[in-house]
Amino acid sequence: MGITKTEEFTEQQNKLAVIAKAIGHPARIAILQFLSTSQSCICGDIVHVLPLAQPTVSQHLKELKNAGLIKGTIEGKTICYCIDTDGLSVIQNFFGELMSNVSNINKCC
Amino acid sequence: MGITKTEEFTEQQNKLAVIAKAIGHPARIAILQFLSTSQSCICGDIVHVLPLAQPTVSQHLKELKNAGLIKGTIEGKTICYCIDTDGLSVIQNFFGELMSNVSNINKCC
DNA sequence: CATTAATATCGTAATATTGCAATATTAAAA
DNA sequence: TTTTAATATTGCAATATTACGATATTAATG
Repeated sequence: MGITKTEEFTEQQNKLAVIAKAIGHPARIAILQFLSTSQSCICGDIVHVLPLAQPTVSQHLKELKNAGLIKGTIEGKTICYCIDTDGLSVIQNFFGELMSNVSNINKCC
Repeated sequence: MGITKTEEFTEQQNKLAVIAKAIGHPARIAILQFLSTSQSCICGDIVHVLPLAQPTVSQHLKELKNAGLIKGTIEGKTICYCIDTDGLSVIQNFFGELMSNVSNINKCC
């Protein structure tokens, strides 16, 4: 149906899924990489860096923001974007947990 | 268009996106959590644990496998699934990099 | 106030994803 | 060899995502 049975899963599972899904697009990976390696916050350059039209980039930024992965502060005519480490921590912790759980397990395959 | 402009991004960005996208669904998060906390590999129980029909679960497992996040070994009539730490490491490293990059930056927002 | 520049929103076409019933496949067990 | 149990594949309907042109919004600047 193309519709996810959200209500059948826990809130935590759904939240993690939203974050991971937000990361699950090459353009959004590129945005995160660009933001993380820029020497300061980025006010406006993002559109020129990506091979996509402005409305498309705006949409991707919205999704990253919605997932708590970036923050945007209005700075006059431009908007200043940077990585939101809070959102990033959530999944990083998730993976950390998975990894430490797995290492305690009697692997058979 | 619903079509991702894959060719405009690097191979690494596309690979990371495939992995993150695979994680970006609550059912697949649930599968990963279940596999990581089971005391041994799981041969068959996964379908009974999830609130989804068997073909749907099978599809989700396929996607996780395709992204390199789980491994499946045929064990007679059943299939033995477990987490593939290789795939997990790839994104974990990605987040680690983002995090360490960000911490070196002069934040302004 | 009119213009300009940066970004967001709307509308829409093309394509992808989700979920499941029906069916196929596979290997052990009877 | 037939049956049974576990899993995969197919086909399809419902819905979501991606991309972008056109247009709106917003705030600085002339």
